[in-house]
Amino acid sequence: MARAALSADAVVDVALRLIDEEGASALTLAAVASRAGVATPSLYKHVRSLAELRGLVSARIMDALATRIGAAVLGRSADEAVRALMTAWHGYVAEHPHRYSALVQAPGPMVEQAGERLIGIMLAALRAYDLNDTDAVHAVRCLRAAVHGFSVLVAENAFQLDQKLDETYELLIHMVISGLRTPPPRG
Amino acid sequence: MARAALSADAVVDVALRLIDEEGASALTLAAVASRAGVATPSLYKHVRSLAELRGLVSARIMDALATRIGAAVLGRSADEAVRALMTAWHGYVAEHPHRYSALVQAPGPMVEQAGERLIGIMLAALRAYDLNDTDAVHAVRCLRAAVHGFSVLVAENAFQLDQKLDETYELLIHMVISGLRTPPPRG
DNA sequence: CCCAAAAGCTAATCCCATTAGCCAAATCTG
DNA sequence: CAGATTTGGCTAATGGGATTAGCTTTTGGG
Repeated sequence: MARAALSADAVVDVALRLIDEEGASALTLAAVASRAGVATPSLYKHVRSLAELRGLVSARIMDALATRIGAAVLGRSADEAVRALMTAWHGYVAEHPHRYSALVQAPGPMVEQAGERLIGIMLAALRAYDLNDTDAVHAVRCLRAAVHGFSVLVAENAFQLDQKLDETYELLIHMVISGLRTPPPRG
Repeated sequence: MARAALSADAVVDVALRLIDEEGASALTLAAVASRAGVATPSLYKHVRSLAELRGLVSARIMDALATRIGAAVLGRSADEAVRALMTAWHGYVAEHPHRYSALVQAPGPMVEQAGERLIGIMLAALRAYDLNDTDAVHAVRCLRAAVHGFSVLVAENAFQLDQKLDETYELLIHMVISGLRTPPPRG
């Protein structure tokens, strides 16, 4: 190999720093190249396109999120697991709002793959509720919807901040848990 | 005035058709101009910038959503109102997934303003639960989070479609309603 | 020490947003 | 109805960002 300066991973690192500091919309090949101290076209030696870079970045973020949530859920089950999962998720968003925006803006297969791990973690967290396979799928979807919706809204500052977010989140956790405990309709 | 051909509203109309047919990412001044049968710079006579067009489009979408949901909620209260609200919301997303993506991609003050009407409708729908002002704010936020999260995920096809979405949504409605009925934690 | 691959660079192209300045049509005034 | 004015559209030009082509240099292996 030649100058071991950059690499796909290193480019993603730079991109992440850029996103953290300047927001998801600042992610541009020109900006990344500049931060990396390299000419823009040089990035193509490590990354196929801006779209691919977005995918790699999102996958990396999704992976970090899954790891953090997986650790938080470890050793807990049912209500406690759900609470830990949701708390960890929201914690990540609060710490890295721009990253979450980036995640939202870059769908695609790479992210999906990384997301499957997170879905596995969610399924495991719900195992104690004794749901059959079908119901478990529905439960995970609802959990995703609630947490993701809240995260998106927080990340883009869509809430008037005159009331505490933490209290809202407590209610959301309560909704999810109570919805999982009480018998679902006609099912 | 001169040739009454275009207008800001007409430009938004064209943009909406474009989004419906080619997706939110296809919204570009060049594409809108082409569809409108006009040169790109001509659009600036009706719209300040692409950013403003995005805002106008989003506001229009938010308005349509609010109108539809407002009509659905009319004459209902409590559980039935929540169910009607959520059903109408999801119905709009199912009919115009690309529009919902566009809405997500263009935050900003114009959308917020249109969104306030929708928030008012949500507050009204929850009135029958007899929540104090603070709890009502939290409840609306949770409702938004759940519905919006689900909508975003549906709009970007984030669910494996091997299970029916409608059943999932029933569970989500159930979660919201049961969470609103059972006493919230420590509050 | 020589070579092939890897990684960088510059130059060139394309697409899109945006600006500047010009022209024609429609409306308004008298 | 004629002229002034406004308005909406146009072409040309600029600038930024992505992407491609083709050249050069570094580097690791033999």
